[in-house]
Amino acid sequence: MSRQYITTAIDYPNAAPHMGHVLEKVLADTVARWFRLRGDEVRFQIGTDEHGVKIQRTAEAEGLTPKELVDRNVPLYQDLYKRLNISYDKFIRTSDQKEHWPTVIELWKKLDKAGKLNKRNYTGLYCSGCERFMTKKDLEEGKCVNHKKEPEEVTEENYFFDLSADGENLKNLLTKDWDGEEYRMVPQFRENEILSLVDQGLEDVSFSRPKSSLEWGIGVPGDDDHTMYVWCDALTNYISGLGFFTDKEDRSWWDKPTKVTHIIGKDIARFHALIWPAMLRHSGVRIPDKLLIHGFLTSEGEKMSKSIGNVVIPDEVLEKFKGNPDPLRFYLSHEIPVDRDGDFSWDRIVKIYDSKLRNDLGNLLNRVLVLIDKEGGKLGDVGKSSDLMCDGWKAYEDSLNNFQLDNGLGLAMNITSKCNQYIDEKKPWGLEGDEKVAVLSELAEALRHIALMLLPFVPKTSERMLVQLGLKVPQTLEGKTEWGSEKDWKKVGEPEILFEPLE
RNA sequence: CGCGGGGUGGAGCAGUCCGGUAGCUCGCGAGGCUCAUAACCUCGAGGUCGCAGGUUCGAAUCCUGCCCCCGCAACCA
Repeated sequence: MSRQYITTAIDYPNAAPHMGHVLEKVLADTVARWFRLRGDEVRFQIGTDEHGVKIQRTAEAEGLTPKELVDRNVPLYQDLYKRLNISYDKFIRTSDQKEHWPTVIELWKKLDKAGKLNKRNYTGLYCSGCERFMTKKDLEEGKCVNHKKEPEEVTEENYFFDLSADGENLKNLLTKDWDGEEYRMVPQFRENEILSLVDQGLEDVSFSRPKSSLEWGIGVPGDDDHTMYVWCDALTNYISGLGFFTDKEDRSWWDKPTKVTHIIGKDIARFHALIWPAMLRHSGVRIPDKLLIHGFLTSEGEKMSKSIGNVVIPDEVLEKFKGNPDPLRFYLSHEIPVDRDGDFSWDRIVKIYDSKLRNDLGNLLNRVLVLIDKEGGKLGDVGKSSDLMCDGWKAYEDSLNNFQLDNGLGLAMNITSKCNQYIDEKKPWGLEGDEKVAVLSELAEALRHIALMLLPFVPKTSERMLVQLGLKVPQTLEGKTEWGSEKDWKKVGEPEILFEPLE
């Protein structure tokens, strides 16, 4: 038994949540549920990153204050995640002045005290139309894409975090260790990406903005003219949720032997791999253990974008399946390997729903239960083992422990397929007495294992399967994974359609 | 020469590390079954494994060169 602290990136609520947000939460939730099932103690935190110019600007455009905007949008996220059955323990909001701010301010002070924050001038290309600095991406032939005019060179004062000094240390941290601390990335190929960045030379990172250009955020302690920029504010959510540096501090979910895993998208891997550990190191907090980095979702084969008009709204998907989150959860887990980009396609999710969930799984459960029902719902001895288990629990556990979730789910579905073959081969409907009961009991037992294996992925479906089978939903898998481990299991419950046909 | 990922039957993917008859799912065609949600099972058609060289008895798999697609390139999950 070990302790696990799992976090996702915090979402930026300047608009309604989209499928990318969902992908990450479902992934993290599946991992969290798996850890709990295997017997770990788990704390699972998600949240929202609510400051910054973009929120400030969106609010202005909608005639709201930034606070009104986030207070309106954040519940959309919380509500969606509830409906997706995301089993988070804590939702942290960076606008929360009681929970989040004190930790951030203390962290800033610690970094300052360590001599890591220095005020200096920053010069960049500023577009007066956009009222912000431009990046290369915002420019086309040297002109702002939105305003078609050349930005001007503007100099402003920023606090900078001294990241450039830690190139070697960070490289060691990611490959070997930094003063005994290790930090690993899954998948490993991301490591090469980050290391090559380090090799290109790290620059110091801007940690603040003048209040005149960014007001919506946390003020720099002791300097009324500056507002903290995203790094010190947002990344810190992982420890502010634990009350770090306050009288509510709970380090038992951070310090060893607890294992800390950040689950994030590939776009922010560099910040989590470089800035965050450096910040922690220089404020005397231990560095996390693992970064689990997922890919992005395209929609119908193309990058999601408002101009193409292929942005998928999670609510529409939930609605398609009458509010049941499991078809979507199943799709994301089954079709998209954790470390790679994936595609969301309406056509495909419908096919997966019909063939895998409804036909293979739902129909199997139903035909087995109906046959048992006709025999009075009684179960017999299931023997010591069965060929129905395919690769068995070991392969499943290995897959999940290595975050190969699609693989683990595939193993459960293999058993389903095997059962369908078996029932056709044995034709229990043509058998009598003990022989009939034996075949059906074996199938029921296999279905029990399938339901358990599906628990991290599609918890509601698993629970319904277990109830129909006449079993309780277990908290952990301890003592449940042996063939025939339910000694007192003599009778099944009522058969019920697991997945209705779509209209 | 910025960095990374990928190119395998109509579609989506596995196999590539540790060379040895090319596999899975969906779709398609034929047959079977009738317990079940018009579901299930079996068989079949369909691929010169991006291109070109090389190593080898043998290459999707190793080496070299090239082409194409996608993402990232400091604040878009």
